[in-house]
Amino acid sequence: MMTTYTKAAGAPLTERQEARRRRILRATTRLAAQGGYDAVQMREVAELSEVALGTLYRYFPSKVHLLVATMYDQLEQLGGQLRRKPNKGLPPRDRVVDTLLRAFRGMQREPHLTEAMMRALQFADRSVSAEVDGVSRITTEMILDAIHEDLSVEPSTEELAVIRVITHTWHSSLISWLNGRASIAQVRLDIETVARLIPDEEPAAAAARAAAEDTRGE
Amino acid sequence: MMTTYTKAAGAPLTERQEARRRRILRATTRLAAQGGYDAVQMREVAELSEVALGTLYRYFPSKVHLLVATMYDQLEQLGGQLRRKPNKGLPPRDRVVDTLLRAFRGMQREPHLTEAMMRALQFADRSVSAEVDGVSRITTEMILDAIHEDLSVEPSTEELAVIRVITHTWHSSLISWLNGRASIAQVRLDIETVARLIPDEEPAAAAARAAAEDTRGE
DNA sequence: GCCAATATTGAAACTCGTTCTAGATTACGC
DNA sequence: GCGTAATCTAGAACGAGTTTCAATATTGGC
Repeated sequence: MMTTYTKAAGAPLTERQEARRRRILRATTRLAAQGGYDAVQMREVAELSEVALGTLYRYFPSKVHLLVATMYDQLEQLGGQLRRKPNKGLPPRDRVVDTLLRAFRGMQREPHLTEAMMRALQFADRSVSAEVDGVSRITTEMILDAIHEDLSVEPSTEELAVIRVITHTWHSSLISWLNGRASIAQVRLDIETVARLIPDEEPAAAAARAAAEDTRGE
Repeated sequence: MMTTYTKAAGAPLTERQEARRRRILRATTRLAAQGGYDAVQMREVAELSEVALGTLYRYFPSKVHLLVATMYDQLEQLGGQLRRKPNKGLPPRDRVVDTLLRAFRGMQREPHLTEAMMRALQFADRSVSAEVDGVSRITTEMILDAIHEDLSVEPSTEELAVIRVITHTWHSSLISWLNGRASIAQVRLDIETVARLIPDEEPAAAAARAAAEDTRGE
């Protein structure tokens, strides 16, 4: 769970292949951080990672796949960092806001990289579903971790819906900020606003209530 | 306000030019409805609308501009339709849900067209800010109309934040549905969930309270 | 170690968004 | 109406994502 776990384990990848894959992701991150989405040019990525263009396409079947995979990779690292600061003591809602704002601050440090990954994520079509779902899953886990101090509780349908809405808001308002259509303050306000959907009871009580609701709902 | 009002009135456009513009938008709509984003190819649009490629680019400086303009155009028509059904009697929250679900049903009828417009909207970068803002404005007005029976009230900052969050959710969950990553039921649930942010008081009372809050906040 | 299957390389080719050019055509002030 | 500036047309050309292919290298099974 904490070590590199390959997304779908389609092929076991030899050591050299794993190294190639990492070189590609590193090159992508570098180019994206410098010039954003447009600067990630497949020929450049291939050259920088010392891999033939055809090989690049064998590993990542499109530019969007490549950037979504990069996002997944970055999120795994970020996730580790965020988990290290448990921000206990706050009510769940504030913990979520705190987590998202901290992530946001991280992204402000690499706006081009963020832009490249977010544009790809939003532009992705069905052919990238699997990869996008991966990103979605890891994001959900991150928010879930922030809500529950106890990590073992099973999230309710209701809770998952709230988390989806939070994620939607998070992505869209990030895009607005990147495009200069929203200020940092506005992003923060939007996050605080959507976080109101999280009940402010004790996590345990909330879980219990949600579970009860789960039984009747559907 | 109800007649065709040109977005920025940059140039007054002669009659033939206005006709060209409409031909282009019509061709775009047609192609998009048939095959979605990928089927909207600039050469095809130019040919279908009987305009030279260079001219197409003079009217719409990129494919994304073109599709966002198409979305604006479609929204204007949709707005007229939605306004005709005032769905009175319901609390504001339900009116909003009702409006969005009705819009959603409209989009289900033309999934390819929806996909083309939404992908472009989400992919748009800063160079399309003005046009995206136009779409954003018309969407906000639509939701605002649904919240207030009285159209003349000035929206509060708080209310605008809620509307932004609703719009974010609306766009993102639509994309998820188009990409096959969310079911229709899930989109509906997400809309109902985010709508909980709308206070269920009388519109007048809500406005008053929001105004008061406005004074102290920010 | 050897063979067959698979992966990698390098380079050309193809597609579609976008730009550019040169020559008509149209709009408009006088 | 006339001349000029702006607009439009047809088509070539360019750029970046993607595909293809023959030649070469690596890997895994025996």
